[in-house]
Amino acid sequence: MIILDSKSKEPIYLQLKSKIIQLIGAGALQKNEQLPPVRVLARDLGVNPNTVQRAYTELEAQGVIYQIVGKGSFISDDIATTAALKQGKLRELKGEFHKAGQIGIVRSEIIETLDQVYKEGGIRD
Amino acid sequence: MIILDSKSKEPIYLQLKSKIIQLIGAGALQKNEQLPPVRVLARDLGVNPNTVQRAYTELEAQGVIYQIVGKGSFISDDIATTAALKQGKLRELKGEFHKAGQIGIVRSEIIETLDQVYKEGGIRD
Amino acid sequence: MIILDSKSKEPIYLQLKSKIIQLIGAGALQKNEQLPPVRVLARDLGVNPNTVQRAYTELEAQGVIYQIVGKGSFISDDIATTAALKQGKLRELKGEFHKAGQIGIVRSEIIETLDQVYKEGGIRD
Amino acid sequence: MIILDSKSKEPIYLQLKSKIIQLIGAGALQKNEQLPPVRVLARDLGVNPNTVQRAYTELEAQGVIYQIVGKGSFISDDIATTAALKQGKLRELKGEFHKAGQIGIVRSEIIETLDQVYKEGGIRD
DNA sequence: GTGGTCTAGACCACA
DNA sequence: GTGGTCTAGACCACA
Repeated sequence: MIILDSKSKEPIYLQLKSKIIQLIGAGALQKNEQLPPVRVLARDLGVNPNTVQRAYTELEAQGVIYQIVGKGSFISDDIATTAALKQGKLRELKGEFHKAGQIGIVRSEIIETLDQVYKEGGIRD
Repeated sequence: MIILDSKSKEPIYLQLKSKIIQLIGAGALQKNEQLPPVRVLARDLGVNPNTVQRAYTELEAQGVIYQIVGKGSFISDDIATTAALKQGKLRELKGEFHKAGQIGIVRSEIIETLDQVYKEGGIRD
Repeated sequence: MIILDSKSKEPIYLQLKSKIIQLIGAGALQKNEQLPPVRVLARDLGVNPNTVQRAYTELEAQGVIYQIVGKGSFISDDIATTAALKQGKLRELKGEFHKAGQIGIVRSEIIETLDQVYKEGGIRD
Repeated sequence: MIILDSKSKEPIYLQLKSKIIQLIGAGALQKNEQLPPVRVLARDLGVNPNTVQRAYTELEAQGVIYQIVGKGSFISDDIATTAALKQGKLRELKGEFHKAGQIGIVRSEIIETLDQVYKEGGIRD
């Protein structure tokens, strides 16, 4: 279900974090659902357990999942978390738009790019 | 005119590259205008000359500036470069939009953020 | 396997880049094969790690190799890269031929020199 | 008659040397013909007199021209010089062919490139 | 004075 | 252990 790009410049642990967040966003991972144990997921993905552990730890720090010693890791049921993630992403986009404006990209060009992803990609409005 | 954030996770030489590109985009640096010499800018910014040199060298490789030994560094007058920079930025935004969609951000939220920057910021349409 | 000429006017990092490209062309380095780590190669060649790093970084920018932090540097398996390298070399040769023509070297002299390398050197036609 | 590219990576003094050699090869400068004085040529070309002087000095060292104090600089009438220049260029080409072969360029590709310059460019065979 | 290369070393993030 | 960035300096070619 999760495919990582070992040749990517994006660190493995960040890729893994993104994938899990995406799976939650897509509804593939439900609230309070249990995640695979660190060692199992590490074996399945062919990466070092430390790398998976790091992703889980950071996701917990962000409130996306919670870990219970001896029981496992679970998707958080905290609604505020999702909102916080979205806010963070929007803040990031804001910075990008600012830079785009400074190098002469106009609003319509950005809208066009946006629609290439959202309309043609079939993402809900 | 240029302020770098030494605490940022973004490398100094990349910050510097972005700033120079922005200054060009904003019209603060004109075509064929001479840039500060490597050593001068390094001293002014409080960084090592090698770091400035790296930024300049990469900008030259991208066609943004050109360097002449014994004479100095100058803003490129190549029109194709500007277009390439904009294309690159739009490609980057496309990836960001994709991720945004995956974590549940809807189109209207992005438009809203965009307008906060472009309309309220007074950037030309 | 790699010998650098520290007395040459050609910068060390460029010599190193050429050598690696040649080793790939000669089949001594296979696709996805791991290159020596920066520090190891630097020590073996008796040069500074920064110099090797520069060669590797530029080769990566050209698509000849790819680097993964924490894992190592590897020969690229991108086919387009080989074609690009050959195109670049042919363009360089074109410039050389132009200069040769201007100082009075005739076509047959160049062919003769070419055959000294290709026929007597046993390079495939 | 001589146009230099101030933005080129090739040093001005080397460009100037090449141009003079080319003019000789093309017959535009005859044996024993007087060259413009250093300061005159420097002014005409918009470069520093030191730069022209350096070109003249190196050309004299190569036997291409000779300088007589108080009288001026003249094209050499030494036949051996022309031959030496051609030999040097051919030796350089030999090295290039070797590298070309190592990265997989075949003989016919080089011939094709050669003919693009010599046949289509109308250079004498 | 200008850019170009290089050494010797340090500290960091990542796997 | 691996690559990535950076400092502090040096020496060079060129204009």
